[in-house]
Amino acid sequence: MGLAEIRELIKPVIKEVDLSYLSGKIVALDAFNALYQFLAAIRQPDGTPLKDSKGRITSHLSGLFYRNKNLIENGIKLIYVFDGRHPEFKKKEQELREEQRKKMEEKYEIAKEAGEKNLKKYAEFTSKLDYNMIDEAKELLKAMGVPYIQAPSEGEAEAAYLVKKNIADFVGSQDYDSLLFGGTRVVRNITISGKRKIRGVEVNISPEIIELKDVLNYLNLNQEKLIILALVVGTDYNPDGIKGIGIKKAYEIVKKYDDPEKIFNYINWDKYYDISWKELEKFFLDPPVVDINKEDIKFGEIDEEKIRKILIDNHDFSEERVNKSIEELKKSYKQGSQKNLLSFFQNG
DNA sequence: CGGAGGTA
DNA sequence: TACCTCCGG
Repeated sequence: MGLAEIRELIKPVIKEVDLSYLSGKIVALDAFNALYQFLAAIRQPDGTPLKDSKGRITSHLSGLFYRNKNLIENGIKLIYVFDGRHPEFKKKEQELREEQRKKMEEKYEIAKEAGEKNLKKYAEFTSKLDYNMIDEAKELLKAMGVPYIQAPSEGEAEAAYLVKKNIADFVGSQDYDSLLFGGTRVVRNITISGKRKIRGVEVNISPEIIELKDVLNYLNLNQEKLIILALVVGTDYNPDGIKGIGIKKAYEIVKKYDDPEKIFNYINWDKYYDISWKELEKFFLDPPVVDINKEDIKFGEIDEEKIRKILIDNHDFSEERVNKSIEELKKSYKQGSQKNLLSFFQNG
């Protein structure tokens, strides 16, 4: 079900690295992807997210602040990319997600009534990102000196564009979608702790790098064929894929026919979807993006008063802890600029 | 998720 | 140093 299945197929070209591999690199992070992760994960065992004294959720701010600080300390430069308006044909997927979220909300309530202790596993799928959270995340990023870009459409597409244009080195996301948008390098699992819960059990996880050219070489496909492969198993724009066809079968089909028309005839695309496959293919090959100049992206312009205002004054974060992190962040920026200066003299 | 503080 | 558990807001 969906593009996540592709992992099985491309396992041999997934490179596990440690965080230091990314030192000095620029990572374009899918902001919604990250914020949802924080909302899902930063919860108490009973499922409650972190909240300030007014009852407003703060998990996403905590996650952003401490993870950014750490990644920056590791010499990684971050650009966050926020989703813009989703294409009309994403509606189905969005409705599906909302439906699943509501279903999990019910399950959560039922488990709560039944007196179950570990409610986190239900609660994490009830996360909802609202406009206020998005605005405050942007504000915090700005205050931290972490640049962000507002994409006109899909964030994954914009992030892929940044990597294609050599403004960033990697797309940072848990999803594989940016490969379809032509993102040349993707990093998944970009975290500090190296631990994540998978189906309830905690396992060690390190960042993994996927290069688009390795994927295409290994599968012996071109970009168009990769997109077609994705359309057969299901993307955000046709979430169900084609009934009865998984990634293995899809790969066989895509390899067997040279002519895309034949593939889509064979799988009876028109029987399942109103939208033409050509329109979706075009969206992946040439998505709406906003043009960015490398010089316009500034790293490390920190506003520590603003950070304190957002986290301590507005949201009751611990003054001591925030101040400590601000000092560490400033130190990282200073070291970073010294490094840059040094390499400037060495290279210049 | 990541930090802090504890234990072996 | 590795690992565990609880807390943060």
